[in-house]
Amino acid sequence: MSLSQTEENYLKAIYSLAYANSNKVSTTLISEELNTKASSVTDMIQKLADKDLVHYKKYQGVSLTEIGRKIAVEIVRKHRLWEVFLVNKLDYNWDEVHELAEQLEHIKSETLIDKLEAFLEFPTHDPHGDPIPDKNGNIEHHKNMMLSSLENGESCVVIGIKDSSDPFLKFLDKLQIQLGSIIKVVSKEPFDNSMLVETGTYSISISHQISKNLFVKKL
Amino acid sequence: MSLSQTEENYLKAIYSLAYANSNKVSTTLISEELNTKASSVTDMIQKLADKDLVHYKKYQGVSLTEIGRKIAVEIVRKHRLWEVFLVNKLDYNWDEVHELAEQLEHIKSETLIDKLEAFLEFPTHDPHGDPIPDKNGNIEHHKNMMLSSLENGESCVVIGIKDSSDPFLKFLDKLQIQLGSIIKVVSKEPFDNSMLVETGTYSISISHQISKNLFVKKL
DNA sequence: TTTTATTTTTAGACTTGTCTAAACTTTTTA
DNA sequence: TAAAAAGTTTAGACAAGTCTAAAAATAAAA
Repeated sequence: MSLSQTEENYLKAIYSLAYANSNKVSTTLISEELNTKASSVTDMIQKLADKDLVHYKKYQGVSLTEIGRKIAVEIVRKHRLWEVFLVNKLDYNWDEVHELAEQLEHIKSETLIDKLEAFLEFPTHDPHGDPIPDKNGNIEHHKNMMLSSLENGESCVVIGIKDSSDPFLKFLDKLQIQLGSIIKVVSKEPFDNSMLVETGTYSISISHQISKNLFVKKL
Repeated sequence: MSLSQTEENYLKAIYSLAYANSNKVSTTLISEELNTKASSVTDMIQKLADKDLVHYKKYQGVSLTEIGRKIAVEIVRKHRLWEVFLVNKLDYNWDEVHELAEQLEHIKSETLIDKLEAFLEFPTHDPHGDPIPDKNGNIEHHKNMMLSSLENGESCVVIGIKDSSDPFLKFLDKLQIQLGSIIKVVSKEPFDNSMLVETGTYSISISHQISKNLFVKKL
């Protein structure tokens, strides 16, 4: 079965929304994710349901079928491997690759992505720390620990970014925070949930907005 | 100006047909190249003419404008650089890359192709020996010497393939002929224009069909 | 529980790129 | 150079994906 780019984008959107919102996804949510109107989403959902890619009952929201999920994960896999290529081989910065990967993920080929994976030496995570699904559609999910949940005195390594938007990534660059950075919590401010942390030689104050978007592993 | 994939494919088709047929290209020729109907071509040509990408007068055929040519060459550049990537980095064979490059050439980005070119260390030719245009749209054309034009006793290096179709490339593989292969003409057969040649340690007979599709440089 | 507000779906329309069939040009040939 | 053939364009239609506006269903509030 060959899908259009649009269909693939819908599946991907449903996949990521379902993951963030416990499975059932509403028409409006999808329309916001894809910058379309709810009516367009309804049309497409019915098409995807006809192809058995989503479960759908009028007014009850959608969820992916097993096939739908598999295709969605495959697209995520392609997206993340291309991001690795762009950053590791073509020397792009981590905040520049999303748009390009959105295009590259739709390239159709039986063999390309596996060859690319081998060429990149089987990376496990993309440049933002997101795990890369294997070719069978298995994906190891983030343990849900954010920097914001640490206590005074604890140290951690940054292993992922939750909000991979351009401005956030650029801001992290300014703070010299990247994957692998080691952060020690000096003190937490109860008033606004900001925290004082040490990274390398710097001492900086980090807002809650930031700390709750950094996946970390305790040391 | 942002063009659709379809529009880009029309420009590319007109470019390569114009090159092979001295500039003016007919509707039917384009329709054959793109596997569409002549009427569809007429529609699209009118659209491209509105955008000043082609010169067009009813019933008189089309040719590219300067802008149109520039865009077409840019697509050729992308196509060939991606082919180099696929063969040199991802380990594809030269007969497997055309289709994939047809998709990759339409990826939109200001920077991608230049970064790719640098990563590939500024190749001058694609895996079939076709020259890669530079970023300003300059392209060095093949000197038109084919193997078939050599005389008895002359030697040459294979520098390009005129017909880069799958079966032809596979056949060359079987004959162990590749770019850089050295070929010596032993004798030409006037009856069917076939020639007896030596390549490496082999002596083989080559049909006119083959010898007229191999670009060579005399030694 | 009835009314109001919100969300979702349907109906009809538009755009892009395609097609077939018919009309029109140009070219070929007799 | 007139008739036939070949090539090109127009007209009208269709599929995909989108939109607006209106109708229908669900959820929230009184």
